[in-house]
Amino acid sequence: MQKERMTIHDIAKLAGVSASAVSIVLNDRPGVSDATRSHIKKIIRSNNYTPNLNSRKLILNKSFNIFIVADHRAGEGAFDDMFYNSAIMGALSRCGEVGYNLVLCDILQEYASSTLKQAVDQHNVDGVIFLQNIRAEVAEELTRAAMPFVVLDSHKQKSGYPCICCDYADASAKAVSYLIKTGHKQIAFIGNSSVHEFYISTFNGYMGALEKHGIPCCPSLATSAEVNFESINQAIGRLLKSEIKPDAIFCAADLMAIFAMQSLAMRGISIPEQISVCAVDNILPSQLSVPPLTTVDIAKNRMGTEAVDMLMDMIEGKNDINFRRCIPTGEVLVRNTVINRS
Amino acid sequence: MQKERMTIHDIAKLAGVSASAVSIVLNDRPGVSDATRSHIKKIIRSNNYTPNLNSRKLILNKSFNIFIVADHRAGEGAFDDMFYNSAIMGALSRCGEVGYNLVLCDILQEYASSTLKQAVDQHNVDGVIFLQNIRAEVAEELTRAAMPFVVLDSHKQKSGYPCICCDYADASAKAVSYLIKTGHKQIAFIGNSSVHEFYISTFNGYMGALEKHGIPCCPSLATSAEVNFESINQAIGRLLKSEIKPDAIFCAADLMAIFAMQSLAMRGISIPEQISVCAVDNILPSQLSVPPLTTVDIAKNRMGTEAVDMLMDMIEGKNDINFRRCIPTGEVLVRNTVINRS
DNA sequence: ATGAAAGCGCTAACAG
DNA sequence: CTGTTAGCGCTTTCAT
Repeated sequence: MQKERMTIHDIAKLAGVSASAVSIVLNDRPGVSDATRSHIKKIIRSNNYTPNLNSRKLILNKSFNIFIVADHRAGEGAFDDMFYNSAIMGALSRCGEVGYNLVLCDILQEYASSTLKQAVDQHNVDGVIFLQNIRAEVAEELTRAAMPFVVLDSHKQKSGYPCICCDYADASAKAVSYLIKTGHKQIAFIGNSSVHEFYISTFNGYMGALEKHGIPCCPSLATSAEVNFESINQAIGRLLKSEIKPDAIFCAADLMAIFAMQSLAMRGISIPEQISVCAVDNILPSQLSVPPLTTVDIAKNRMGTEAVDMLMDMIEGKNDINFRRCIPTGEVLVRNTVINRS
Repeated sequence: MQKERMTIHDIAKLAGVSASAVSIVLNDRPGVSDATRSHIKKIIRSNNYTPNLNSRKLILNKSFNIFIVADHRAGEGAFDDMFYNSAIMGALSRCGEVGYNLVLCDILQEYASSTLKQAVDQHNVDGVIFLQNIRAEVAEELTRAAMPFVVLDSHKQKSGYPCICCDYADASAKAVSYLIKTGHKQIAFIGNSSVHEFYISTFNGYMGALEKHGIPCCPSLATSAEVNFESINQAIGRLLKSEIKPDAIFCAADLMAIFAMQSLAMRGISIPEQISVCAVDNILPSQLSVPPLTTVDIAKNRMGTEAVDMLMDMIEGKNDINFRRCIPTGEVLVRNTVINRS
């Protein structure tokens, strides 16, 4: 096989040309005749030579690393959530296509002592993707260091940071419209109280759909909770005490719906016979629930690819970059938590 | 703040010493007097200088990258499974401690056209962690390239590859013993038919526990399935047609148990009143099922840290490396799918 | 104990 | 169109 690692000079010698010629060919740049180009290519292949990326890194002052970070100081533990799993897979496949590594990064402590800061200082990262949120302090530091970044699944309507977002108001409206179409009249809403902007969008989608279909809305049917069983169990308790009994519950996220279903099951309420449940996200656990959850699909994978694309535009210094890209919402995935009451 | 990037020479000049002295200090090696050392350190700090990792990469011929790979040709899509999520988090935190990047890598096609091979060729990886399995072909290629690797959660008893493993026979025995202790007499077993070695270990654990407690075993109560709803639904069908009715089902993995619970629910069988369910893994969805699943904990996080540790030993060329490290199994996490029948 | 000098393998002016 | 030259920022002999 391969003996010692070959260098660009070895190839140059074998091809009877200079190293620069080889470099030009390697990078597919103009500057050599077609004849020499194909000759050099032949030599490269027959020796299956691959340039050492480390030297390119040094001279180009690039790392070819994209960091994907879950900032635990800025929200939930995003890596724990199947939602971002899909987004990461999307980013991963696009990174492979453009020749970058996708490097995982958790921020658990202060930014100052994070591996992200270290990577920035050491030129060990060319761009970073934040899951869901970025703290202003971190954004400032990165801006100062001229480090491109993008927030994936940003809920801030106008943070001004480059972001990939999704119209959760629209997705919510789709879910609620579906509940209306299937004959539900008293549709409850459980929003996420810990992410304000997200609460607002989903609530607006919910209200919008009700209004559009002329369904009267009842304030006691809208509530909010954090994304954990206890909080959602309490929310269900409040809803069930309402004068108007809900015949359906719309949850702003799959995980919330799953906790809601646990709560309903404990109370002996059958889904969907007594209460229908519908949500937004389509994360893996929603296929594993009993019964499987009807939900609105979100193109999480696409968010990942789009984030990498935006980063590439920034790294390559393109102009006219669209710094806020919205991914269209998906359709209702009809499973078994919604019954037709009409 | 920082003007232009400083180099080791700038620091040397400021400190009135040579670049080599600074290098020695940066790497904490002997060769300078304590006086100059602390003086240089002071200069470094006050300018908050950080060496450029790219130049170290070049001269040391290292990438400081650890790849963590899910080979879709060698098994299931490991990144989809919450099991490996936890292992990855463990690997991530240890990587941070030792100054390596953790780089995600999917193998969807042939190894020859994978980003892993590319990384190996380009000196863009120093060690690789395989999730669950490695194909012999890939192991050969890596060995030839002198690239350290370790298989995390290897099920092969004696593959000879460096690996982190877990005693699933022991974990299974714990689960089954717990079912016995809670008064179950007809305990069914659903093993994973697609990973032979895993099937064997869990089956042995199951049988061992039955024998140890003098419970007669009934062949018609042991079956196997693939990890998807259809296959497990069929397995449940077979079990329910058995002459001896099971009062509990032990599943070799949480995800299998979750599908089993879906199947049982569809058949109107209540858990745990009619049939108890117990499994092994403790992945996130097991907390989200109705009712929450009783299962044996596996220290997935620890598997990740241990994998990185082993890789570091290999990279640093230690001798007397233990190439097969078993992580002790955890305890039964008592949740709500097992009822006391005694 | 310290510094000078020679690269690591590549790219990018600049000449010819 | 092609080759020569000079580095990128660090580590590492080898003199002093």
